[in-house]
Amino acid sequence: MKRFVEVEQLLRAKGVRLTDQRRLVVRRAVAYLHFTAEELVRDVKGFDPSVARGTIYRTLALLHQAGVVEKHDFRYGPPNYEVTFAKAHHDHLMCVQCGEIIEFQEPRVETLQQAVVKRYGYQLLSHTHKLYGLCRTCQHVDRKRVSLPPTLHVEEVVA
Amino acid sequence: MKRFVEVEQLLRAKGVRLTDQRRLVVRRAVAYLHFTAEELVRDVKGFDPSVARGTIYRTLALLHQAGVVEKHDFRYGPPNYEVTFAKAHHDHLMCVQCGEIIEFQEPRVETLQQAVVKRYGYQLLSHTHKLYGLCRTCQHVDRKRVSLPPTLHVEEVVA
DNA sequence: TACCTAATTGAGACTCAGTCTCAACTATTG
DNA sequence: CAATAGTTGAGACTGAGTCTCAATTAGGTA
Repeated sequence: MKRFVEVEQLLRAKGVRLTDQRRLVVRRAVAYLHFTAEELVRDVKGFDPSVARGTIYRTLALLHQAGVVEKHDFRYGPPNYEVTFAKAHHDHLMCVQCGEIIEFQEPRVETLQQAVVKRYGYQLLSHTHKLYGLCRTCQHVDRKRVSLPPTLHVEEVVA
Repeated sequence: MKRFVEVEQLLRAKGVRLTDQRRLVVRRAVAYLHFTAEELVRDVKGFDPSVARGTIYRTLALLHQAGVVEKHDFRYGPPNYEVTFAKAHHDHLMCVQCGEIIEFQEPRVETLQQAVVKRYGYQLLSHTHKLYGLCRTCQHVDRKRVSLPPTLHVEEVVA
């Protein structure tokens, strides 16, 4: 079955009223792996310019609340949405030069996270774990030519 | 020696020209552990309202580039700056209810990160690792009363 | 099937955080 | 002390997202 049908069923089960606009937004969103809100706006408006920005943002929020998409901050540019519906948990590795995003799983990190929160008496609800680096290809290009965002080289730089 | 004197020396060593405005911004910034840009703007303007917003943002960027402050996205509200000058590397654990931030060190996570990037042929440059949960106190209050940002319960929720 | 009503929509004003421009000013160099 | 390159203040501007509200519509009900 098409993914968007399943998502629409999920939304309906949550009591969300489906409209033509929402159906279009859902179908366009699940066509992506990662997208920004404004990319989705442009994409949807390409199919039907009469759908309002507000409607697209509202529908995106519904998808978010329903757990269909997750919101990520990859530090470069606006937040990035990922369609995680029926997908296993994973973290991300991003090439800061070409923007490639790799999804990886490392359960041992999760074990250590539990150890950390236990140490402080916390109950863990969620986490953000993102690695930034250079992919094999980009390690061999002249980095001097590239203007990286100024953020990169100072935030949590690995020794 | 006062921290801000050291920071000013560092900036000067980088060829940054020091002005009265910059000195004020630096002194106010290093008085904090964590702060947002707009908090810093209000704080600085409390001492000298004639300092322009633009100047404060520009000086903050200088501090960022010089590695004196790091920029964090804690998902709730605008980015948060942390004065990391002469501080050991650490990650963060945040209580989503009361906002408490704990800095923790877990070198074994870093080891695993190296293993992950090696797996994909990447060269690791930096990372973001933040844990979100409930502190001991907040685990025992009625959570129904609290309106958490809608983001929380869907992003990378731990199973 | 038509009706009812609460939910949703489109349009655009609005907000917030941050950036940019540029003439006026000022710290450093020679 | 003059030259000049860097810095400043003021405010316009931007991007991304939110809000308002009258008009419209989905989906339950008669």
